[in-house]
Amino acid sequence: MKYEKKIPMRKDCGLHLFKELLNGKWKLMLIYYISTGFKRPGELQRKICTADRRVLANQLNELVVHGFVSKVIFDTKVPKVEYELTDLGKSLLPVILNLEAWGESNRAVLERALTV
Amino acid sequence: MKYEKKIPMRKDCGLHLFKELLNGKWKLMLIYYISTGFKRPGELQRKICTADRRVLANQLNELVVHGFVSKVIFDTKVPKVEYELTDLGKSLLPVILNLEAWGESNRAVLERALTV
DNA sequence: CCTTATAGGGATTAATTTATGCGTACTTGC
DNA sequence: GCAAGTACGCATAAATTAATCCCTATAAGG
Repeated sequence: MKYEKKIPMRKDCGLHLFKELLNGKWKLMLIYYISTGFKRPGELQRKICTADRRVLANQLNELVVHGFVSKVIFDTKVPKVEYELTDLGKSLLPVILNLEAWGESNRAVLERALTV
Repeated sequence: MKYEKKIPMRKDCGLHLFKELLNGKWKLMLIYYISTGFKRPGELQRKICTADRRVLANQLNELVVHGFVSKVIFDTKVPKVEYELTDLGKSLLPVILNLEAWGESNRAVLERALTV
């Protein structure tokens, strides 16, 4: 059962489009890791081990529904699933790397800010 | 009274540093508008008129506390306040413009994604 | 047979963030 | 005096997001 929003979404600028779709706690990280070759749910979960399995699964599902990631289900005896980035997902990589670079290059001051 | 987090903050990568500090609904927009010359609380509120005054004030206060914005209080008869970007706030502008550009250049597909 | 691994999910609670109700205080202009 | 403008803030409710509880099912390895 999908959660129905009560307050309308904001689509008035690119910042809000980004936020409405990619605000999830692990979404950008998932896209990044998928881009670096971690494609299977189990792999991703081990990579992001502080996140609960179901939270990651929910975020991955949303990424699929919104068209950032596609899900490939293999018809093998033992269940096997792989995620891969769509073109839309790939278009996000430069943005993610930019965000990551900003954060890392300001790490010292940002960590101090977090303690205030 | 500041809200005390019960779940520890994630500082493990630049993406999380960014998110912990700038996840607020209007924060990036406020930084952007301040950079374009809208410096006073009233101006900003009229510019972002769908947001409640108190919500904007809270987000501005956090931006000040975290060092993205500084607040100048003029000692005039009629209250007058101006915000301006710190160096840290300015360092964020390219990132914001990058996000905004990504969102706008993918607007069509993103708006469709929001309806799913 | 039992453990570990694969992958999944509905229902509920907890945590966090945003919105709102109801105030303060001062000044200018009519 | 009163309305409108400047700016601010506590306390609470509502909305949203994340975390957790308790499950299913199959296969391989020992």
